[in-house]
Amino acid sequence: MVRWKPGARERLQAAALERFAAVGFDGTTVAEIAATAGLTERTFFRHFGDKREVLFAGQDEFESLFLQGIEAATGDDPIAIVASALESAAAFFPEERRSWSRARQHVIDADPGLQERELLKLSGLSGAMTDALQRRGLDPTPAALAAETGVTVFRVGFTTWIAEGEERTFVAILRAVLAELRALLA
Amino acid sequence: MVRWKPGARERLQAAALERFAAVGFDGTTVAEIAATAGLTERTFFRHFGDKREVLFAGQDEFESLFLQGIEAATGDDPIAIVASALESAAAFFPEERRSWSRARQHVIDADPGLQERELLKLSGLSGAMTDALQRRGLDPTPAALAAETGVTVFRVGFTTWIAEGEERTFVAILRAVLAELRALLA
DNA sequence: TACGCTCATGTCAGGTACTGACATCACCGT
DNA sequence: ACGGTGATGTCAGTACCTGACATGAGCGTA
Repeated sequence: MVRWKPGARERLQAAALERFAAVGFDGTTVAEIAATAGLTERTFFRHFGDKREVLFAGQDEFESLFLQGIEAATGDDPIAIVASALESAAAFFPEERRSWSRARQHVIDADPGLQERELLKLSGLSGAMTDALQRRGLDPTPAALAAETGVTVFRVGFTTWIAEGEERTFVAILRAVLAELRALLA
Repeated sequence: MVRWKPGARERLQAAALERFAAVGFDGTTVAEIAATAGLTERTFFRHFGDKREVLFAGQDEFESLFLQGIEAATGDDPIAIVASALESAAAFFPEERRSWSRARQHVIDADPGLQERELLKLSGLSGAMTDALQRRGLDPTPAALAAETGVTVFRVGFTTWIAEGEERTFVAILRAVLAELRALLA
């Protein structure tokens, strides 16, 4: 007799996304999510710091892809390094994940609280990239600008990627957006 | 006999900033803020949508300065238009406000929840600028990129402006940061 | 086998943020 | 004098989140 079914965390995430999509973030209580997953509210809060966080778990791997891309880059041009980071991060968004990403983003776009959390995560990413760029010898301001620019390109690219009818791969879109930004500031 | 003292909203804001600075955002209850202002918790929530919002009131005027700058700009170059918006917005941060801005930012930097709210506000600003740029005839992607870039320059500039020992005016710093970004992407 | 430790989960009590409904009553115009 | 307005108060209730303690299957070890 097993005392608990495995994968509690994953069950909670799946239950949460399903309920949020069905009745909205505000229309769902943590107790409901937990019950759907066969657990209690208290256990939910052991796995996730707060109700919003259930949609943002696994952000660490995402961030480390960016950092790996920075470390793998050659040369000193900040934008080239950021481009390498973007190429690396694109691996986190294969074609199979596109419709799932769309659904998740739809939930986030419907709730300001979730948008806040997403922005905080992206801000953290920007900070981590800034640090990584400084470790490569860039001065603080260029490092911050390059990192913020990288995140901007990511966001614009991501929005494009999950737009209805868009068929290019994520990495192709990222390259196009970066080229567009270069042209803009040339 | 007056039933209520005027300026309830301002008293709440002052009380909140004072308490947050003294014992932190989490260490302060809304009931305490209200009591300090001679009001009740319920009244606090009539003036501010939530506990965090008390630090972000008046953001509308700030945003409209950006939009006025966009409307006042001449020519079609997106970055030139954004530069005009930044020049206009700088008026919101005269020298007298520098140390107050520093104190407020110190409170925000100490609490992730407040950082989230700040990011959401900046995101809203970016969206409003994007719309304004599109109304001037820019295509969506260049408009979004230019707006995001403008906000990035603002953020980097603001951080610089409130740094200890910094003496340049805000507008001078903004010009320098924008020039630096141009050089980076040239 | 028996013992004891670990650790994910459950249970319970409580604090705080936030909301809806209704009451109050100075002020203001008529 | 009188009725409407509107900012505030009061009260009850829900949901988020936390700390403290209990439970018991699984596992290592004697």
